[in-house]
Amino acid sequence: MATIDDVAKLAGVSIATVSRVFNNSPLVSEKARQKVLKAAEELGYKPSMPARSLAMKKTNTIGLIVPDISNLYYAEVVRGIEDVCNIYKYNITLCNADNKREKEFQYIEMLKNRWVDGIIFHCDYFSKEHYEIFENGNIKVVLAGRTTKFDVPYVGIDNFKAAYDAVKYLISLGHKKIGIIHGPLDEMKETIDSVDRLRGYKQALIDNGLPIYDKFIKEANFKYKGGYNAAMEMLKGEMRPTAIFAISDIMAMGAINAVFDSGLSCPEDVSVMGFDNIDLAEATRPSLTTVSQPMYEIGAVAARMLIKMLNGEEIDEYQIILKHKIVVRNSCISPKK
Amino acid sequence: MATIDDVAKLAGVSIATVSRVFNNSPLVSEKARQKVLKAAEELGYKPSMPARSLAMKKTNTIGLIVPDISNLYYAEVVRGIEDVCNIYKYNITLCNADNKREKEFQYIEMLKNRWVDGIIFHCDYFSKEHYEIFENGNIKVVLAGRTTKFDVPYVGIDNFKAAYDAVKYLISLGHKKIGIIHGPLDEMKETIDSVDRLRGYKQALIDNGLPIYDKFIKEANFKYKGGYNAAMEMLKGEMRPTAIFAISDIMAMGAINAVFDSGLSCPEDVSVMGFDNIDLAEATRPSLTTVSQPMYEIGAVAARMLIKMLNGEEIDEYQIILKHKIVVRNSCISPKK
DNA sequence: ATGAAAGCGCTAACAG
DNA sequence: CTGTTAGCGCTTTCAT
Repeated sequence: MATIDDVAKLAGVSIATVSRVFNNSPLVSEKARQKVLKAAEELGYKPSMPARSLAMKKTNTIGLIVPDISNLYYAEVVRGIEDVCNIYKYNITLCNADNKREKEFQYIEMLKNRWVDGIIFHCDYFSKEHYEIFENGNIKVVLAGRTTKFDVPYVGIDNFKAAYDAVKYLISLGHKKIGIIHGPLDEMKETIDSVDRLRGYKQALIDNGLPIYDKFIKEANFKYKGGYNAAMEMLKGEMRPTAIFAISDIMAMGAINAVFDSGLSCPEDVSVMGFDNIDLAEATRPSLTTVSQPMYEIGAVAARMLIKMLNGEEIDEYQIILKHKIVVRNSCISPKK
Repeated sequence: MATIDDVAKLAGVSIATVSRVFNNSPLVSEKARQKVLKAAEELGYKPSMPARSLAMKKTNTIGLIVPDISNLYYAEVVRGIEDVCNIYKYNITLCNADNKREKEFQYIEMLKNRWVDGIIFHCDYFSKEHYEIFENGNIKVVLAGRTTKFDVPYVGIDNFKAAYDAVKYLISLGHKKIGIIHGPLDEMKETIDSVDRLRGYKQALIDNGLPIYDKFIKEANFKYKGGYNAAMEMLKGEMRPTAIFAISDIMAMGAINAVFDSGLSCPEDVSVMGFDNIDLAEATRPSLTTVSQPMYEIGAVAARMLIKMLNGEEIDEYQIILKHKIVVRNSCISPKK
């Protein structure tokens, strides 16, 4: 590969001039610029990023830590991130940490050693330990798809309110016995999706004078099978819900099939509501009424915010809550009298 | 951030010794090693990758170009890649090129300037132009999920045979009127998924003395809606297939719903077969009989191969065809008499 | 076993 | 406007 020296020699100028040309410095005569460009063209020269990074202490790279890229939700968020990074000429280093603390910390450390300019971080729960690592490491970070009480930039949604709205909608339809299938709760810490959504669910019931039944609250693992099994159990016996709110579309798909396999029909006997609004939500039968979460936008906004931070630009809002909305399709109707 | 100089000074040794310690050179006394380690610990020192990359002309980074990470298929492949890269301490730079040639070339150029050690490349069709760019740029590359006639390492599946086997299975069930929903054909170039699978479909019909009807061959865009529409058209009128082979599970899901919306039932009136075997294939009703493609493994094997190449290890097979298999579920049965 | 010193390819004062 | 030069943080001969 040709280096800056080769170009300088061929163009008959100093390496400083070559550097200037490639950094769009105005301090170069048009003549010199042309000579340099021609020589570079001839040699197929392009500046070496590693060398440039070392000299400028800036890599133009953003580290991306997600639990699992093969999860539809994160894949969509990452797509949003990548698109805006591409616009601003940033690159992405992708890391799958599986929500394991140890892996997360390891990756953060590694990204730091690689001098990434900043990190966009995803996890199920942002702990004090996380906070301290970023703080002490002096690492620029923005949390995506998650809120936190710590003083860290983030962009997410209001999970409490989203669940509250979902349940309120179900109640407005006339449902009084509403079940929920949530995910792992991890000691009920706030800002965990499952915990906040469960709280929203309960509050909506309370605010509408409805009782909370333990039997209608089931935990699953965010997978199809988990949603299926949880719904099956909920549907067993006399006392059963007329509506089930699963806090992910995938689990909701499991719930719909569980309704059918219980000899009931959806939505006639049991309404099912999802969360996320993945592409396939309209492909289920019945198509899924769900809480829409702006996944692509979460990624895009997070990336834009981080890049602004890196450029030292003014930022009006470091903690952004994006709007969710209820997408009404066919899986939820009023209960039979 | 502490540098190698800081450590050397604090440990009372030269930077060469510090370097040796961090590169596990045996040429260091135990005493010196301890001093260095202690000093490094104290300063929180870790070698800077950009500096190291520049000195060694090796970045320990692999470039990854995919059409679209938010596509379930690629997300799964990438997960496989990431997992093995992680084991071998390689990092991944992710690029979404949307199958656009211009974007692909741009990313390849950029990855080259970043001195990535190698590239794992995904695209719908590997052209001569691609070949030449990698060849002339002297870039180590392995194609994932795709075969090619060019002399480039790859790991993929035999799409012709996979489709052939799928249709053969349908025929063995007794079907004689079999439709196919394929993707874009792009001038019928070989090694494009759609083209090869369509060829496999036709050959299977021919080999079994079955006629090929144009009406039973529809193109769609690999999306749910596309599969739905294509199937709807195919099902219109008197002459309709008793089985539909969609070359992606997502399109197959569309086809299943189209069957229902045509007033028919699946699989009783029309069997539907998919391709890929994504997680959700078991969540459809009826659950989807499909051709399973080892997505995670394609990624993992490609990554392992590239890393071997980077290490200069001997490789027995540069062009690997992984096995597909028919996964029988409930969407395909024998046709009614 | 250890250190001095010359790069790796580029940027950024500084001087002219 | 241009060139010289001193780094950026690390690896790697080459002596010792």
